[in-house]
Amino acid sequence: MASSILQDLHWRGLVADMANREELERLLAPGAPPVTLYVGFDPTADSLHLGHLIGLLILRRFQIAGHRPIAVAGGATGMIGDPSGKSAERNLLSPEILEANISGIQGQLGRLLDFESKTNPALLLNNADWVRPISVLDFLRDIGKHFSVNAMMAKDSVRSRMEGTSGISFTEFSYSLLQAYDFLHLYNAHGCILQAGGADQWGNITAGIDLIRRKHDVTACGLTTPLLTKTDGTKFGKTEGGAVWLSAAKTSVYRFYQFLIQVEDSQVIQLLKLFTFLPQEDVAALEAQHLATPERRDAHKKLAFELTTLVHGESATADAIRASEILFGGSLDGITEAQFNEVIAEVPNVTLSRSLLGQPEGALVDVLIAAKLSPSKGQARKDIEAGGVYVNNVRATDVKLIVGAEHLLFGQFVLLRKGKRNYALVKFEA
RNA sequence: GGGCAGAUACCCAAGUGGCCAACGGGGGAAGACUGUAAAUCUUCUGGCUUUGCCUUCACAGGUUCGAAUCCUGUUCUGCCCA
Repeated sequence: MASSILQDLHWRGLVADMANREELERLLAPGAPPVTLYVGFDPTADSLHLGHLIGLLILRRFQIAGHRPIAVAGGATGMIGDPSGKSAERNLLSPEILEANISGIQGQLGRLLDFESKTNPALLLNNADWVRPISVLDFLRDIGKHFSVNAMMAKDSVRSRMEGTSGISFTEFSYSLLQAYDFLHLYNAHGCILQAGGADQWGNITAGIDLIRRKHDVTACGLTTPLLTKTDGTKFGKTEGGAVWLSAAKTSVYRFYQFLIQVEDSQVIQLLKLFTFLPQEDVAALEAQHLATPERRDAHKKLAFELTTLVHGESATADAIRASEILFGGSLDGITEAQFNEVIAEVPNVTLSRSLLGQPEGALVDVLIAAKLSPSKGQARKDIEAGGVYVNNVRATDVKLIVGAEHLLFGQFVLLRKGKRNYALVKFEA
């Protein structure tokens, strides 16, 4: 066991803030007994994304260090909506959507934790299980009584909404009580003494700590991780298409891998620390390599490999790497059909009718739109005129080009590229 | 309830009767340079059957040969008074 998991978390840049720091350091000191901790995940979508992964990996790091992690899916809190970091009241999700979301993220939560461990198996819980049964009266008497509205209004998430014009509903105002109740319940039922989460969760976490102190005179602890941003201050983990999801159905393995490969140099070392389990020496070695020969992109490749493997497994990662090597390796000349087949499943693809070939409807501009590389014909023309469009990795210069049989690879495929790295595969079927 | 100001493209923001698909900035896209990086430079950024045509300047009408620009009404936003 590492001398201190806290040291490791600090080194990785994973500690934004700690609540009851001395107590936490005592609990996690070398030789101390294992602690139970939890991280909550609200089911706002049917998949987690890169941002959630930090919290999930925190659980895993603790488990590896011998502690007992609990992942909580927010079946109850998801019904309410967390106002933290939100500037306006949110629409409530319907129960059906919520249920679908829960089952989606539960699968993902389960994959990264070890539930079979003899000593410290992980738990996967749904807070609806203990929030649903409690009556409004019991909740108000047993939980609500311990909260001062004055204190709640002082919290950033509430205050910013009160000062703004959008206001805040009682529903969202109550959110932190529910999350506090989660912590209390987990303390009672499982001896959970630590809650971790993103920096935006600070207020909710301390609410739970306060509740546990009032109820049991026990000092529980909190740990928050920094919110990830790119160097320009915008949110990390977003692409033109939206978030980078952990679900392969929403973000293909190839895209996931590519997103990490394309990360800016200035961030790659930080990301290795945050998202991988590589020990300090390995990261230091990669950093040295990266500084010496950045063009080799060793750090990027390692980051993408480690993280893609973690989320999608070895074989899917190998496929994504092969596809990347083929697509970014230069000319398609001499490529074998077997190699090409590696690419097919990885790249966004679209199927069109073979009858379009050589016809006016088979114009390159139309095919670009069908492949979703260009949003309109006008834009498609501009893309071609600017020299940004490639057919089978050969620059297309003729705006009036019509895709015909002579462009087909292996009898039915056309590989389109816009710009440096946006690929799409078009399959022409009878 | 009364008064005043405003509503322009993804965002901010010019434009106050024809030269307006609409200055400028941001963001985004493409190109050059590189390393699938950053910075920098260039071009583009309503749609189309593209020497032209069509639809846009909150919404609905009106004046005019001609309106984002003038008039009337409506909706919304901000500020001030009650």
